[in-house]
Amino acid sequence: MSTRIRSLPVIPTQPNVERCCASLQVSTLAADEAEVLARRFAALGDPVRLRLLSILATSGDGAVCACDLVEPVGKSQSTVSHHLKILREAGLVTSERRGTNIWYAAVPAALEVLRGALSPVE
Amino acid sequence: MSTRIRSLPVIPTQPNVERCCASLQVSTLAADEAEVLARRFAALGDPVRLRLLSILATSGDGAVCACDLVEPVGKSQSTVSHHLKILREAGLVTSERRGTNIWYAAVPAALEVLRGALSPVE
DNA sequence: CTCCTCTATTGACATCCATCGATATTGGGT
DNA sequence: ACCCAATATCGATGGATGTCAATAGAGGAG
Repeated sequence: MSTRIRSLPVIPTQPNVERCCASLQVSTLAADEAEVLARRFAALGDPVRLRLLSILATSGDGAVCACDLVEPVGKSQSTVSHHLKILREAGLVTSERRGTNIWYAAVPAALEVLRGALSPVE
Repeated sequence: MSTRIRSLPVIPTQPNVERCCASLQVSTLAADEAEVLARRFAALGDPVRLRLLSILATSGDGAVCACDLVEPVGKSQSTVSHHLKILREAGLVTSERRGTNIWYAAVPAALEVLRGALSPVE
């Protein structure tokens, strides 16, 4: 919650997202490709992170203040910060500082890459 | 490897797969939905399991003998069995006994459910 | 009935991970 | 300069997880 100033709900700059691997269902995954993909899927393998990502992805403004992410998931501030870090390192989320606050946004292209890995074609 | 008898490469019966959750990007995930989804994504969060799944999904015959899954991933037989169990419990894989051997197959509908959870629409 | 093969399970171990409280850091306001 | 709010980081801890060797169980072959 907090008394954040919903100043400009601008979407943080979206990073470039590289595809990394072909689809699981098209060609057999090499060991190093599997390593990269697994790391990304593992980032989705926690209910708290999934909820955080869902909140970000469904935010109409495209970005949400970190201060508004703690209460909805019911975990401590440090725990939420930890999960946001993992999501960020997996490339699923971007952050941008605005004054005291830090705004987070989902990276749709990263989700698209994971969808591609599960796709039956291409 | 082993001296398996490639008898009938029939695809094991595919189980019913329920969708469980709406897309991440459409409505905010409830805690219990996130729990279910996270368990499935976590099953993809290991490189050995991704490779096993990939081998199964790209198998022309639709099913692969467990005996042929050990060598390709370079882990012990018990470790491979462990990972196959996790994939099976996550509903991503089915198994069927044929004599001494057990044949595994991917469950495309389960991957489709996960794709749906990452989808920007619906 | 008795081997032998294939698969699953058990037990042990080391590592990773989620979580929290406490502390550091950063930036704004007065 | 000082204080306060917002985030990140640190340290500790309990629990989950990946891995293996060893063992158990299930089925065919003889």
